[in-house]
Amino acid sequence: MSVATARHFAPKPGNKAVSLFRDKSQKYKQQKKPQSKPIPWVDVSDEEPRHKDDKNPLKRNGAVVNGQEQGQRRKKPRHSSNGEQKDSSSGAGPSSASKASAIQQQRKDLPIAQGREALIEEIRANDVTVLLGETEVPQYLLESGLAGNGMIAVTQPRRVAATSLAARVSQEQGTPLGQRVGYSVRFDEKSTSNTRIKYMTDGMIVRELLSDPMLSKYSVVVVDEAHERTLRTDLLLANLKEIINKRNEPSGKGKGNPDPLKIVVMSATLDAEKFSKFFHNAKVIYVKGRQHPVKIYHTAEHQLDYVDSAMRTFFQIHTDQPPGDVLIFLPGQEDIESLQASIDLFARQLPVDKPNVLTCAMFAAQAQNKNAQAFTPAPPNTRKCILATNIAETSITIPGVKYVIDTGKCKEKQFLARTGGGGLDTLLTRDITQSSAMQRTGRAGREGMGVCFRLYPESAFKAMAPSLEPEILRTSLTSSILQLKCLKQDIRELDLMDSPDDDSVLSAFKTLWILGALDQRQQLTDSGRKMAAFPVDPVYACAIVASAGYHCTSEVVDIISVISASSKLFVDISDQRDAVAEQRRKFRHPSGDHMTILNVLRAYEETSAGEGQSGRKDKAARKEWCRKHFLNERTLIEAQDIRSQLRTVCERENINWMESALKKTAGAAAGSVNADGVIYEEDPILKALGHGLCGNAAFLQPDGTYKQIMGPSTVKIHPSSVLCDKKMPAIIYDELVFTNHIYARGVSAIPKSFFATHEPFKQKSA
DNA sequence: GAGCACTGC
Repeated sequence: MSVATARHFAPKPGNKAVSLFRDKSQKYKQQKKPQSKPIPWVDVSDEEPRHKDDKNPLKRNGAVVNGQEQGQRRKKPRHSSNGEQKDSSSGAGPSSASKASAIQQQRKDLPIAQGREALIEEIRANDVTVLLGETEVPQYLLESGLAGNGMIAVTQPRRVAATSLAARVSQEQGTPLGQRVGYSVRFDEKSTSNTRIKYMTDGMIVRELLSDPMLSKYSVVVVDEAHERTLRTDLLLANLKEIINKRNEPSGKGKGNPDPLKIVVMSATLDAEKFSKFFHNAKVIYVKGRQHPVKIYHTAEHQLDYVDSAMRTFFQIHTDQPPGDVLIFLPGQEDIESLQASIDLFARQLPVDKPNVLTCAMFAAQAQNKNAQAFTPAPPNTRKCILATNIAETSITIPGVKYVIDTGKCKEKQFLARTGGGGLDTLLTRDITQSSAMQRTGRAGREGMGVCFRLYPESAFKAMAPSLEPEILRTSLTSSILQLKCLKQDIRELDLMDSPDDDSVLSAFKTLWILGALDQRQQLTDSGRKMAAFPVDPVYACAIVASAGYHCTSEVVDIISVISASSKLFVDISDQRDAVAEQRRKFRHPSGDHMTILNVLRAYEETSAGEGQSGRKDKAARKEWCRKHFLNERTLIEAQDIRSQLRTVCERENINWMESALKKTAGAAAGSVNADGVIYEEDPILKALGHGLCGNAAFLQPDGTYKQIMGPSTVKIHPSSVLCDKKMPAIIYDELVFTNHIYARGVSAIPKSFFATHEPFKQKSA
């Protein structure tokens, strides 16, 4: 280790930098001005081998193990007899604290190009194999004939990964996408009966479990990115463990294996042992990765203000380091915009002999075309500086990045269960995990040697949690428990890698009971079975089922389609706030956000309607209309996909989705939303929503805040709501999020009388 | 008076 000699960038004293930091934000309270003290760096990584995989930008990198190497048991995962394998499998890290370095050592043992045959042999010999590092395992399996006549499923947590990997592999195989190699994600499937490798989201294969509990179509299931431990990956792993017990007869009992299933779990290094243990000490194989080395620097001391530290680090890089773009990881939009303003300001004061600086911000709420600017190469003599949230950590790879600045912070939603039913999401800034830090570091080494500046000491890195808590421990379980009920499984009896807290389970059971999906004995009800058929949160599934009784399924399905879409409907453009507000007023409905959403959707569908046959013209008109009204068209298009899916389910469940509460007076243009002749009968719509959201309700108090009906909290209406600052006697809301306050988001007013007469509420709130 | 990132029959 050595203290690096990087000079620091000292802003001129007395300039205006201070005012750029918003002191209303708590984390800047102590902020005086950019410190003039240099940041001492400590070099901890002399030559870490990194993956290089240009062909596969979506895949996770190998780990940057943190320096020191201890002598650990080495295992050569080469050809070995079966007897030996059982032993050596537990040798992956026999209760060792510093298994990471052992793994690092072992990773070097099997460069995949030479180890391919060995790898196939290992998988052939074992029911379950845990594989570390990135490989082209699915192709090898196919080419080796190991899969027999069955299919190979490769699961991914994200749909972009599933579709793009399928595209790449089918190209390598020289076959059209959807033939030999296909994929299956929601709304989109490209596979045929000839398909041998199917890339799919983990949610999709969990869905297949409902109709095919033995996954009999597949002879190999490759669970990729297993270390991410999504809720669906965990449920899949639990079921896979059951399935191999049933499908794979132990040899020696004379029955043979007529239809065995192979499981390959692909994971990052840190979690290998846990996966191995879960599958009764399954074989672990380490694969050497291929990426350029990344030099890692930690700060010598804790940094009080990571935004300021990031700025000074950027200018240290800019003035001292050779060309190459810089990627800065920050927790959220507020920090990004503040830092961007500071960097832009100081960049204008640079000496003329220094290259220019071009900053781009990246975060999910930002308009897509603005996010896309990060991909445009910088002009000559310009260093690009990308300021990004976690969006650039896994889902997106930005070319040209040579330097990474890691603040070590992120924002994360965490669900706080309440036994009273419902719950609360927190969205707070917190420290990242070690695997996240490694992931961020890896972003510097994709095209060549890179450098990563971590704005925290090495001791802080070591103190970080190794990886994120599995999703099953930090998310609402209502949806999963309802699904499992349909499989006749009980989450408390399932053999999971991590079992959820009792609180979380009880809270979910109570919510499902309030919704009428389960009875007092926790048995699935008829309407619960209906709800489970809808691919939306049970709260909204309940509203759809209830809407039939109010004859307004058309509107309720429309609204829920938009709420369930993955991206936000309203685009934020910080520097056009007034224009945004003005456009938004056009859709505002006095009853609140739900009817406002309906207004937007209907208005969107009316644009360019009746303009003739040209579909292309309509498309362009809609796009322009969305831009003008600061709406995210992707959300609306996705909502339409979801809607057609929901309508299909309605048909299957004998709910007439065409029933509408929309009343038109004579002469009004059909469906025109804001025309005077059109009146929504919103009461039935809100009442139907109220059936689902009755646990998410609050009454106005004299001081203007709202008090939860079925919980202890005092809540405020989120500033993004059309009802913000309005005093409504009673409200329902989509969710509670705790940031600076407990905010209700997605809010509508509902008659207070609804709660007096609403049957489930009357009985169950008592 | 404010918005981490994913995903599904």
